[in-house]
Parts: sequence; C-alpha cells; structure tokens
Amino acid sequence: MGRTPCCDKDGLKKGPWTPEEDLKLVNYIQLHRPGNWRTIPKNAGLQRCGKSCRLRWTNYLRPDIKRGRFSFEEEETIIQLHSILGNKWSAIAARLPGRTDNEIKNYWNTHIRKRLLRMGLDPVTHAPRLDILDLSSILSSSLSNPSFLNVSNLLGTQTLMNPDLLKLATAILSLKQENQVPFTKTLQENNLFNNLMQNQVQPVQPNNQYQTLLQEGFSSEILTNQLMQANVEGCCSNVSTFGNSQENSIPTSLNEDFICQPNYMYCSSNPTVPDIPENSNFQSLYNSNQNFSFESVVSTPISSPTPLNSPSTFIKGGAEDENESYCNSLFNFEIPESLDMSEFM
DNA sequence: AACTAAGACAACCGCCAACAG
DNA sequence: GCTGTTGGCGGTTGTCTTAGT
Repeated sequence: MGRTPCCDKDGLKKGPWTPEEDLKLVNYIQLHRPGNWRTIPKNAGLQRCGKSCRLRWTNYLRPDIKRGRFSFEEEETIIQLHSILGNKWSAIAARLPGRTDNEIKNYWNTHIRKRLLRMGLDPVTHAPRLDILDLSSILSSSLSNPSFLNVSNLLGTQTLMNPDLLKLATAILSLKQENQVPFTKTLQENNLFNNLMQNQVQPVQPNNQYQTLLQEGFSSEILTNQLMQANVEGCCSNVSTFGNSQENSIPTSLNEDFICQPNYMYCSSNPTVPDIPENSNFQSLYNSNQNFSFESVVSTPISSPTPLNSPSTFIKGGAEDENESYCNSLFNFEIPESLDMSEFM
C-alpha cells in the first residue's frame, strides 16, 4: 500500500513560513473557509503542501489561538490531565481553550518534563524516579522515626516490586536493628534526609477535572483506573507532615531549611497564591521576587512569526524558580495509606 | 566581539483511522 | 470489501534565539 507523501513534489516549499505566505493563507481561508486542504495551497497561490497549510493554520494562524506564556492554571491543568490521559495532546488541548496540541506538547517537553525530571519525578508516570532516588535516605528517615516507616507513602508500589531494592531495604533495616544509633546518625549527618526531601511532593485530591472529564463522556472506569494508578504510582509523601508536624524527628532547623528552599514552597490549596508564613525565612525569598505577577505576562500578537522568543513574553523575576516551586503543589493525588511494607519483605 | 551550547518553538514526518468512490 | 484520499495525531527534527564563556 503506502501513501505518497503530500510534500514530495518538486517546487513545494518547506521550512519556516514567511509573513507573505501567512497573509495569503489567512486571506484565502477567511474568504473560503478551510475545506479541502489539498486544494488550498494551489488556490491560495502558495508553494506549500496542503498538510503544511493545515498545520500552519491550526497551530499558528487560527484567530482563536491564545499566544504567550502558559498561566499557572493552564500548567496545572496540563499536568493533571497528562496524569490521566498521558500523551493525548489533542485531548488535553481540547480542555485548554486557545491552546493547540502542538503548543502543549512543546511546552511539556521543554518545560514541564524537564522540571519533573529535576524534581526526581518520572514525566511519564508522574512517579518518583528510583534511579536517582536515594533509597537509603528514605530508610534512614523511616528508621529515625517509626511512624515514618510507611514506605508505601514514600515509594510507588512498582518500586517495591523491585527485588533488588527490596533486598537493599531489608539489608539496611537489619543493619539498623543491629546498630541503630550510629547508623541513623551517619545517615543524618550525611544530609541524606535532604535528598529525600527533594523527591517529595504533596498529594492532594484530584480536582474537578475528573468530574469534567466524566461529564464529557470519558469512561469513569478508565478515569478511575488512571487516577488509582496515579495514586499508587505517584509520589506519595505528605510534605506538610514534615514541615508542620511535631511527630517526626526532624530537627526544627531542617524543617526551616526545607521550607525556605524556593523549590519547595509551601503547598497551598490555591497554587497561584502560595501560603507563606510571615515569619518564615521563605518570606524574604518570596518578597525578593515580588516583581512577578500575572500582569507581567505579555501575550504575543498572533501573526508575529518569532516574537515568542522575545523576552517580553516571559515572566520576569525568576519565573522559572517560581514555577518550579509552585509546581510541587500540582501533583495532587490522594494516596492510600493501607499499603503494608511487610507484605513485600 | 566571536564562538559555542543550550533552550525554545515551529515545522515536518510517518502512521493511523475515517471516509468516499 | 478494496483502494485511495484526507485529516488528525504523536514523535521527532530543524531553525532561530539566548546565555555563557
């Protein structure tokens, strides 16, 4: 069988579109509406294939496309939908008015994906990455505080299924039993607990996106399974426990250090308005970035071919850090507490 | 100032499903 | 039912810009 490529004919131009080409395409579609894309370039006087014209129109020239940086709400929506739908960019784009699947895909690959990786999360499963996760640090924290030993809350079940890791965990646990104080102390002295901290995110309830998807005809079974999978595989520890509870054995200074790291901002019920204790050291950091605001987001004219690269389209004042810190509040999954470590050991 | 690397985004490629003849 | 066409989708590449040295 095999289908002939739509752009294999000689004389058809490829590469970036010029303003003149954009104008021709827009003028033609405004007059005739997009119909048969194969005939459009010929009728519009373009040396392009129909597919190229369609992509240019749908991804860039369409008047209802929203340009400019993604808002926090949009980013949150993307991440949550991605946790449910996976790489179904068109499905995700359908729930973000004015955004194209291509734009969302690019944004995911260039921003969110890297951010997740830096946070130690697998961008595919949204679960902690075991290849960089310091298991011993997790165990050390567990050992220093028995109530902390809900390993299911620290690791996804898939990681617990790894026999090598289980052996390691068993070995460390037995070591601890034999020589509790020095072992725990050593782990703490080596700042391993901080490593653990850097791999935690706070679980939260799935938001109304789930209901929306249900109303729009998505199978409740599929969505439920997806959410359950995300809950089980997702990162599982409750950061607020570390930051606020007196039950754990983390020194106060450690808590402060943790909270004050911009990358680990307090998780707020409203991700756009972080809850920042007035007296915390983080407050000063936050204040130092006060020049950030949503109003600083400047949209880009639709027809402009390159201005997205313009600095004006980016949030000033450490936006990347802001995003990264706020991002921690986006992975919102309720984790069952019932997983018993003993079943795996 | 020149060069290089990394980042960001637009565009392309190939596959697939739906549809029409 | 078969075949070709079309549009849609996700993955990947190409190109331009920016940052760093």
